[in-house]
Amino acid sequence: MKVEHRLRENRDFRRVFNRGRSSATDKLVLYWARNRGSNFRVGFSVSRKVGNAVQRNLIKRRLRACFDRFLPELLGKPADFVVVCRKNASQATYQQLENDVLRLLKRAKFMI
RNA sequence: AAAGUAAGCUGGGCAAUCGCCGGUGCAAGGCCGAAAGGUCGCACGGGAGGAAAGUCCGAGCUCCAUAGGGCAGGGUGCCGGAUAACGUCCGGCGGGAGCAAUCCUAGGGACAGUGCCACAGAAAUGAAGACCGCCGAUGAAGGUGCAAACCUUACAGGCAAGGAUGCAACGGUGCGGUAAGAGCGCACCAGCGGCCUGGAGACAGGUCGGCUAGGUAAACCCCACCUGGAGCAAGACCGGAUAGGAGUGCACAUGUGGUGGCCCGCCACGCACUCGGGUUGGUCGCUGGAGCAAUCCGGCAACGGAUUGCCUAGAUAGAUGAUUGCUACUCCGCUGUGCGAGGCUUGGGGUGUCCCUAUGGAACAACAAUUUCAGAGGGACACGGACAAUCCGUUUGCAGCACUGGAGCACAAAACUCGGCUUACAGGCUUGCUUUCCAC
RNA sequence: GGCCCCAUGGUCAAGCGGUUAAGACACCGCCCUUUCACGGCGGUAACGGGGGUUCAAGUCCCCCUGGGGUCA
Repeated sequence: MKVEHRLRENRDFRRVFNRGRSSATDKLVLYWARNRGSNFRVGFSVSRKVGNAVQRNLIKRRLRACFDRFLPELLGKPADFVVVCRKNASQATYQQLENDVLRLLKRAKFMI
């Protein structure tokens, strides 16, 4: 995932949490908000309650791989996303995570 | 072979496609940015661990003075060595556990001082003290006696052996000794001190001596040694912005800060509060090092030395993921086959009981009959194990092969870098030693 | 990533190394009241885990576990 698609600053995260809208499944929560740029950005938040460092890193890598797959359809849409993981996300396979991300993006009307 | 014990190694493998993060070479222009700087192309090659973890110690490195003096505080604590250093490691000593291999051991000082030792107990450290108890030699009172002496009382007094308390009671056991006792004397044992021998030393062995000294220092403490503080969010550089403001208070070195325990010393300088304003960009530090591997040499070992070869992550919301094939290991299910085991049936054989047949012996004086015993043959019923054949079934349990399908595959991820310690860990492999058994 | 702190009933919390580990709120039972509340009496319930020092550990030492704080 390229640098311009990453959400990096703490104030950006806070802005998405405060101003944005949200939707959730049992494993993931998606927050989104419009931004002033010309492209989308994504940030991931996995707390220590989800698991140890190995499990948290694995989840983040898999979520990044999900967004890589949906990259062509998201390209050019000016929005910031934050994906928050819930506890049972540590047991999920890649396919389950991808299904959840797709459902959430459809619900947020960013994908058809 | 089994049981045990110690140490070491490994931590699935081979590939394909799409992505992520560094590096090297070529190319030299575009894009982003105010700038510093970043990014984009092609090719090649690289990309988590033994604990990367916990952050418990030690070092390098950086800043504070080149890290200085004193006090306080903290740490370590048998001896010798290794090391850059250590609370680590190696070798030994003492003590403890084990048949043994081996393992454990914060293991200096309790005559420098202070504190504490609850409850119980007479008494918990001062050579003090006596509840039950022992004694009545000596003294006293009484009695018997001519006297010597003996008896009684347990009053004066003597004792600490035995009982009782407790984690612990002022050396232990035995003999002598005594009125009863006591290191009072002796022997052995434990402990203490001196001397001798061995050893580098901790210490060990021997000998002599006086006869005896509670525990606790992971209580304060004493002694010896070590220790300045902070930490890569350290710190350095580049670029930008704002500001060199306003008000109030203190002050001219006796002040404030650096300096984060205090004092001295050193360095720098007006300082504190309120109001107002601004920044939270980039690069370096950042990976060639007390580095790794092999061989040889020195050393019991930790480790050291020499030669040759090798380069092996460097992110910053934080780089390893997705899809797929083959394969190793473990488990589960299904199908088929064989073996073993189970069940049914049949066959021959066995044992027991009953009946029949003939024979022989015994009981009655004899014969017959009867009763009883023995083995033989035949029949019926029952029994359980083994053998052979056939069939059934794979429900339960065991072993192996092939095929197909599924699941699992530990603990856990660098964040400046090393040396250790501690903790977590599926499975697999190797080696040494000890004890017991078996075979030769 | 570095550096610190804490852990005692359901909750908030005391506790020099020495009895049966205070206390408050909550909970349960009884009394009081026509009833509820208030009040009174009684009761249940705890030292995060594992080693070590000590005669004796909630307390002292070491190692884990789980919470919390802080930095530019």
